Amino acid sequence: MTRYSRQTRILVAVDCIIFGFDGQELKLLLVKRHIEPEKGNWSLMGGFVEPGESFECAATRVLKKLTGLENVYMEQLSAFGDPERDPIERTVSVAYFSLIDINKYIQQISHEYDAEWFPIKKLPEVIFDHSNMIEMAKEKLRYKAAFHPILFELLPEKFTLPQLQSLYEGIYDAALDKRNFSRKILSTTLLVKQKDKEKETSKRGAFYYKLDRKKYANKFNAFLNFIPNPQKLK
Amino acid sequence: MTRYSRQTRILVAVDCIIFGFDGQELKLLLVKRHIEPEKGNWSLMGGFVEPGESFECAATRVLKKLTGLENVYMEQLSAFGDPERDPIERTVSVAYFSLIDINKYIQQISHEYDAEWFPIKKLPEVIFDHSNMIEMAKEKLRYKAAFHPILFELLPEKFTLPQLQSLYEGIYDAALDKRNFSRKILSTTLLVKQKDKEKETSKRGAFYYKLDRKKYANKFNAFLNFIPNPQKLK
DNA sequence: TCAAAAGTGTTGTCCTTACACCCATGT
DNA sequence: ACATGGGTGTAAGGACAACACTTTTGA
Repeated sequence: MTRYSRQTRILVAVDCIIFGFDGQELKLLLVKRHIEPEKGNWSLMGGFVEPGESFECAATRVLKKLTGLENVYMEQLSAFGDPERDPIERTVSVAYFSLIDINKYIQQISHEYDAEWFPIKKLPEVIFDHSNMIEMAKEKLRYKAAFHPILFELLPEKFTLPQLQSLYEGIYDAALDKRNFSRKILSTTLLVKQKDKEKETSKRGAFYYKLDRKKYANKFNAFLNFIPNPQKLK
Repeated sequence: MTRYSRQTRILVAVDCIIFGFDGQELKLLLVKRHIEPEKGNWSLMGGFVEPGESFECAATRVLKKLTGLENVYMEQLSAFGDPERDPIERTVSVAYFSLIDINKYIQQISHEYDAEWFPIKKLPEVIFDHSNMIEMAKEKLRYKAAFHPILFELLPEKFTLPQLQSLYEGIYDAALDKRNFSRKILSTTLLVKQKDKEKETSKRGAFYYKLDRKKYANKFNAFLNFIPNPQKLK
């Protein structure tokens, strides 16, 4: 016996939900679909899973092709299997979401793909069930970031506390008290204060911090509770 | 165009991780595999996804076939896609975990399948990557139950506080203070005290409680924080 | 000198924990 | 009467939220 006979084989794809943060707001990277159906419409970047390739491989490959980036935060969101989700032919999709430093992303590559960053609050229409995927990814990001220090993945190596705070405020649509915020963040001892300041956005300048990568790896699973009223989240 | 040409189609299956609680310990329902390869070895209950059937449908169908149960708690765990996970032919699997009231489970049906409940701490060897799936499911259950009141799904309609407490203690391998436990649980106002008592396990008897189903549905997403040291969890 | 953003401490409240004794009943 | 598990209250400590003023410096 070398095959399971009489069973239906199905197309399997991966789709990547790619988050970035430009210092102001949370953004999502979308591409213009280059094949029919829905050619020319906005879509998550995706691709079929190839023979001999795991989901992680496929998603990593797809992400790299679009952004030029490797070794970024990526996590399986969910598998989507509605029989009608692709009108051409049944295709199941395993969705992954990634958090990338938007500055490292290579503009040139994405031009080849007709890619564009959209503010998470002003997304265009997207094909198939992609808006459903995106909704789930946003929810999961909010959920996870409430207890795990994953938002650092969206920032450059050096960042300031006000930048970090505005990232949290953006994601939770909430105003945070900067005294409480900095006390809570610094109490994790995950951040190392630098000697230099960021002086673009204010006259006085704000000190840079770096992640303590070692502690970060160890403490990743620590629950943080950054958010005032987590009751509202799923 | 009616098909995506030149792409590989793959077998897609679902596997169910079925948890139950017998009043003493957490258990898992396994079946003896009835097809080659690994015929006769212990396995999660699974099945191929059929044409026109979503993952949820497939998982529900598989669960019902084995337990006779419908409308039970079920959640997608993850998709597993290692190309080598099934030695016969590449098969991706979407795993679902379920929490069922072990008393409602119909003994007779499971006999047809050679099914057996195993204590979660004394599992036999299982086929393929099923032990990996089980590990992930245990972790996810611990994670989720720390913040959401899902463990009620494992209990019968009427249950006592000591029963509930021993369920939490079993899942977290921790001794809990019964005064603090009952205060915390009752403060959710999710439980309604009954007039009758359970008198099997003690002379004095313990009052039964029922879930307030309405509040339960509303408050499901409330964070509960039942566990003393959530730092240890993933 | 003024405007704009950075930085810093204290207090009250509430939640969490630790802890010990009495109760009801079957044998 | 005693053994077994069920049920209850309080006090201390820690975490969190609310809150306002001073600093720096470029224009």
